[in-house]
Amino acid sequence: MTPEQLSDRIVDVLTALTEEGSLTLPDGVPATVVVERPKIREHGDYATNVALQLGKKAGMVPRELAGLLAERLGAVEGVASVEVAGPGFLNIRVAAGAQGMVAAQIVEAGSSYGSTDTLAGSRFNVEFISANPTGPIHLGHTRWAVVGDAISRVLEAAGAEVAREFYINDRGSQMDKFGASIEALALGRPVPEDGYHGDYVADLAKQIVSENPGILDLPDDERLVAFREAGYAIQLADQRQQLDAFRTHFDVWYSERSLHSEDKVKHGLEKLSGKGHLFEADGALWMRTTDFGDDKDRVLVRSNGEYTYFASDTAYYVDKRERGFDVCLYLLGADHHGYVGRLKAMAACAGDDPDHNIEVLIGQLVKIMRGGEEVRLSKRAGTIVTLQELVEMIGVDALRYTLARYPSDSPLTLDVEQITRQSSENPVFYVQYAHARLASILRNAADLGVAPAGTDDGADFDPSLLSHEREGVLLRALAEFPRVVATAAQLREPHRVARYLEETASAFHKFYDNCRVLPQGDEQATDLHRARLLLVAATRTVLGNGLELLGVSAPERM
RNA sequence: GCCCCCGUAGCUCAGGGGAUAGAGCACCGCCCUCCGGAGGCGGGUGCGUAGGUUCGAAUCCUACCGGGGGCGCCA
Repeated sequence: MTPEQLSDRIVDVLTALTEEGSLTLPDGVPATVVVERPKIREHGDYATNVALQLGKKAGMVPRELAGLLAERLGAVEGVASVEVAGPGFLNIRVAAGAQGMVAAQIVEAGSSYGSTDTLAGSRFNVEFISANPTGPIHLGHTRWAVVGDAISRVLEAAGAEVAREFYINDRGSQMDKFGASIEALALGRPVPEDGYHGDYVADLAKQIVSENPGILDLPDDERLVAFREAGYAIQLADQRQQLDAFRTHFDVWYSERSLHSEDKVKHGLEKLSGKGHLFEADGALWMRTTDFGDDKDRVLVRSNGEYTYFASDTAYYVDKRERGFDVCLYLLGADHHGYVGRLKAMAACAGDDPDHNIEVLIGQLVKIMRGGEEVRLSKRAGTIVTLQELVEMIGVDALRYTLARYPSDSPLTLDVEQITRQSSENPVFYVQYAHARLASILRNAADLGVAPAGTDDGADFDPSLLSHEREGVLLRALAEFPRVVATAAQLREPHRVARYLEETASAFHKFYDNCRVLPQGDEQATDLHRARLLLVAATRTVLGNGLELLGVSAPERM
């Protein structure tokens, strides 16, 4: 019996009581009730606060309502006992048979276990990283590379359709500064003060000169463009390669330039002008974002006729919506939090619902400590901790997992030495080890010719055999997985999956420490061995599926 | 000045209004004739301060204190 099924049974009881007149609920019977796993064993397998929630509405003392519910609920099939506790909690124990069935259901569902349809029918555009193509992907991008990718995976598991999108900021003055910096180094001149100073710029200069022999002889203006474009191509390819190696794949790489070359900015502004929130002043075209709570109006077309960056953003948003996405998710760094108000207002100016069609998540900074000092993460400075360097130091799995297990809206401090030195104690290894151990048990079972109960060998599965306390804890943890994934998707918080996996791995280790799974020595395999093997298979499925949602590998051996 | 994020154990951090606030690291003990010890078990006077909301607050609201980030006809 899963918590969802228990919730349904409780709703059934409420409905029955209402219909027979012994309970009056002015707002009607709720569709679901809260069913949670209590932290304390004495509080049962599951607990619900439904009597506390509904007591006042029903005009009853919570404990009285709880007593009424307990009586009816105790008679439901699969429920072993119900107790009223404290101010009106219901502590419920589930029959071992009803609980053990979950193992069979999980193995049956396989890789689809954990998926739900809670977000079915909605189309998400998830935009993240969106770095300038003027340098390598670095730590600041890395957090979103992990979390944006994991959010996308979790949304898909909840039934949504998702496009991962990378917006290439390939237009504007940063590009020219980038080109000028490479050019200066190629000519042996000092890099401009506001240019790019990393070592990689000098490498780019050398590479471009050797691949384009005539480039130094071009006229000044053409030469700048040539360096800029060559650098752009190399950096973009490098970013794609680094992200690819990091298992972060995008469905769409969207060039800001294409917005302009295809007249999409013009189209976007035309579309908005019909909504009545654009106006002209001081020779510029403005959007009255203050109509929707922004602290000031925003310029779209400067008095010199040039589009602002905000105009590109607006057109880009309009384009996303025209491509059919219901929800446009923007994952931005903390330094962009000032954009939230104007982006939301912009969506409203476009006639959309700013609380539904556009969503902006702000990722707080990742601080990185090395040798007891903070490493500054500036693309302009030379001290860049790149994604490549991070992967070399920590490894893809440990880096992904470490960044995925914290909520992205809280600041994070990573100590390079600590991660490097203590990598074997990283929680990712705990979870991966559990998975490898499970895989090993199943291999050994196959060698012994023992198959999990309920599978093709014909041995029936008797779920009531899984009655050990540790088996119950593990089964309840496994039953929780779909709810965890759905919540992670709904809240855009994939770290919940990581925390859940750690808890489940722990439940497994404790089970394994107390319950013998395979027969020893010359012992014949019993139905209990086979039932436990099924539980092992179910646990492996859950850990594997969960790691997949985080983009972390689930090793068969370590 | 205005706006956003954060203050939880020695350290790094979990904890969507529920019962006795948790994990990892660090520190001290203990547990292998048999399924992977990268494991398990035991060890703790911690929610920045003060009010409020209610049956109940680490969680929601207000003020203050402390830390970080941001405010452009830049991109």
